[in-house]
Amino acid sequence: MESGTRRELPDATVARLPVYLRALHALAATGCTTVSSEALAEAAGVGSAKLRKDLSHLGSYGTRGVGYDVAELVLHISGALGLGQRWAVVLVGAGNLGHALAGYGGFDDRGFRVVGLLDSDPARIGARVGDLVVRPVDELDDLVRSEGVSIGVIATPAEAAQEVCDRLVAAGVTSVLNFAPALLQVPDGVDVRKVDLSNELQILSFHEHRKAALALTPPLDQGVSA
Amino acid sequence: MESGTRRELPDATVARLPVYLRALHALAATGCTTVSSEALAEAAGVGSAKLRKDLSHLGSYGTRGVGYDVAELVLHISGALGLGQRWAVVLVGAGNLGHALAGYGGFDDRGFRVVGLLDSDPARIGARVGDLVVRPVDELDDLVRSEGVSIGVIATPAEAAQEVCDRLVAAGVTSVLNFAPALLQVPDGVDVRKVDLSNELQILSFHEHRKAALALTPPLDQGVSA
DNA sequence: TTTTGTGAAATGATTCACAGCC
DNA sequence: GGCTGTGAATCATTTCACAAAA
Repeated sequence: MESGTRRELPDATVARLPVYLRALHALAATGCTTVSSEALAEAAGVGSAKLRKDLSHLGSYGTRGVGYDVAELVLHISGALGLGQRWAVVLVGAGNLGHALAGYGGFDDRGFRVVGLLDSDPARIGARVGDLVVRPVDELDDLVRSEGVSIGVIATPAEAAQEVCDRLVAAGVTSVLNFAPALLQVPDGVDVRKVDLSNELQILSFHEHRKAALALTPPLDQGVSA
Repeated sequence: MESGTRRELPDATVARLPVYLRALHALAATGCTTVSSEALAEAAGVGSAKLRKDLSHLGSYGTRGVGYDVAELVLHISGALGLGQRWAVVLVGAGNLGHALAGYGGFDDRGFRVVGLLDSDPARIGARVGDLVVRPVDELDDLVRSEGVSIGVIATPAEAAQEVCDRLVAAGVTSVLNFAPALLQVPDGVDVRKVDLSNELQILSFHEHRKAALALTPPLDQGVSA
C-alpha cells in the first residue's frame, strides 16, 4: 500500500479522465483485456504522449513492453474520479431540457442516481418522467438533506437559476452543473460547471467565419490534393 | 480602415468571447452605455487583466480613463465571432434532447436559425416541435445544400452519431456540435465540439471526492467562519 | 486621475525523445 | 523488440505591473 496523500491532478488531466474511461469501457466490451497507450489514445482521440503523462499522474499502472490492463485501469481512473460511490443528484427544472436530462441514460450508467426532479410550476408537479415524478421545488431542502445529495443540476430558465443555486447551496450541495445561460455566484468550496448551447454555437461560428475568410484568400499554399 | 488581414485569436480567447457578449447584452439591457474592464470582467466572471488582454487581440476599442462603449464592443465581438450573418443550423435527432434543443431560445436569439429537425424513426416524422416539423433524415442532403447549412447539431444516440456526422460532412457541413457520447471522426477542415453530460458529472465527482477527502484531513488551516 | 493596452514574468499544458523495464 | 514513465524543451495562457492616453 502507498501513503494516503494523493497528488493534485492537473485540471486538464481531470477533464480527460472521463474520456479515457469511456474508451476503456468500449474496449472492454469488445473483449480487449490489455491496451497500449497508442491504441487507447487513438480510441480517446488524443496523442499517446499526453495519455501517458495523464495516466502517470495517477501512478504507474502500465507494464512496459505490454501496455495497460483494461480492467485495472478502469478501476484506477474510476477511483481517482471518485466514482467508487454512487453520488446522489437532484435535477431542478422539468421543462424540455429537464425531461431530456431525466431520460438520459448517462446518469444511471455511470455512478450517479437521480433522486429527484423538481419544478416550481404547479402545472408540472406530479407529472411522471421516466421513473421519476416531478415534485415541488420547496421539497428541495428536505430532499437534499435526506438523500445526502451533493450534486445539483440546474435546467431552469436563466432568471430562476441563481435562486435555485442559492437554495441548493444552502441545503448542502457543493457541486452544480448549470445548463441555464446565467453566471452563477457561489461561495468558496462550491464547484460550478456550465454547459451553454449558444456559447458552443458561437465558437463554431467563429471557426466557420475563419474558414470562409481563408477560402477567399488562398495565402501561399496552393492546393489540398496530393 | 485597417489592413484586411486579421490576426489569429488564441483559442482560450475565442471561447470567452461569447461570455463577454452575453454580459454586454445584459448590461445594455440595463441601460448601461459604457463599461470598464473591471465591471465587465466582474459581470463575465473573469479577471480584468484577462479581459483586457482578450479584447486587445481584437483591436483597441476602449478609451483610457473611461472604458468601453457597450454597443461598439458588441459589434466588434460579434464581428470577430462571425455573427454578422445568421448561420443556418440543422438539428438531427428528435428525441428528448432534440426536442429540448429545438425548443431552446438560444438559437434564434443569437445569430442562428434552425432550418430543419430530422430523425430516422418513422414514428417521429411529421411531429410538430415548436414551429418545426420532424422530417426524415434522408432529406438531410437536400436540406443542407438548399439552405446552405454549415453547422450541424447531433442529438442522436451514440450508435447513430458517426453515420449522421458522415452524412452531414458529405453534404457540406463543416462544423458539428455533438451531444452524443461518441468520438466523431471527421476530415481536416471540419470542426467538432462535444457536449457530454456524463463527462461533466464525472468531473464534478472528482471535485466532490477531493473535497470529501480534504474534510477528513484538515491540513493546517483550522476553520472557515469569520 | 482613471483606465486602457501591453511587454515581461510566471504559471500551466503539451510534446519530444529517450532511459529503463518487460 | 516494444512500450511505459518521465525529465527537459516547447508552446500556450494567465497574471503582473506600469507607461501612455484621455
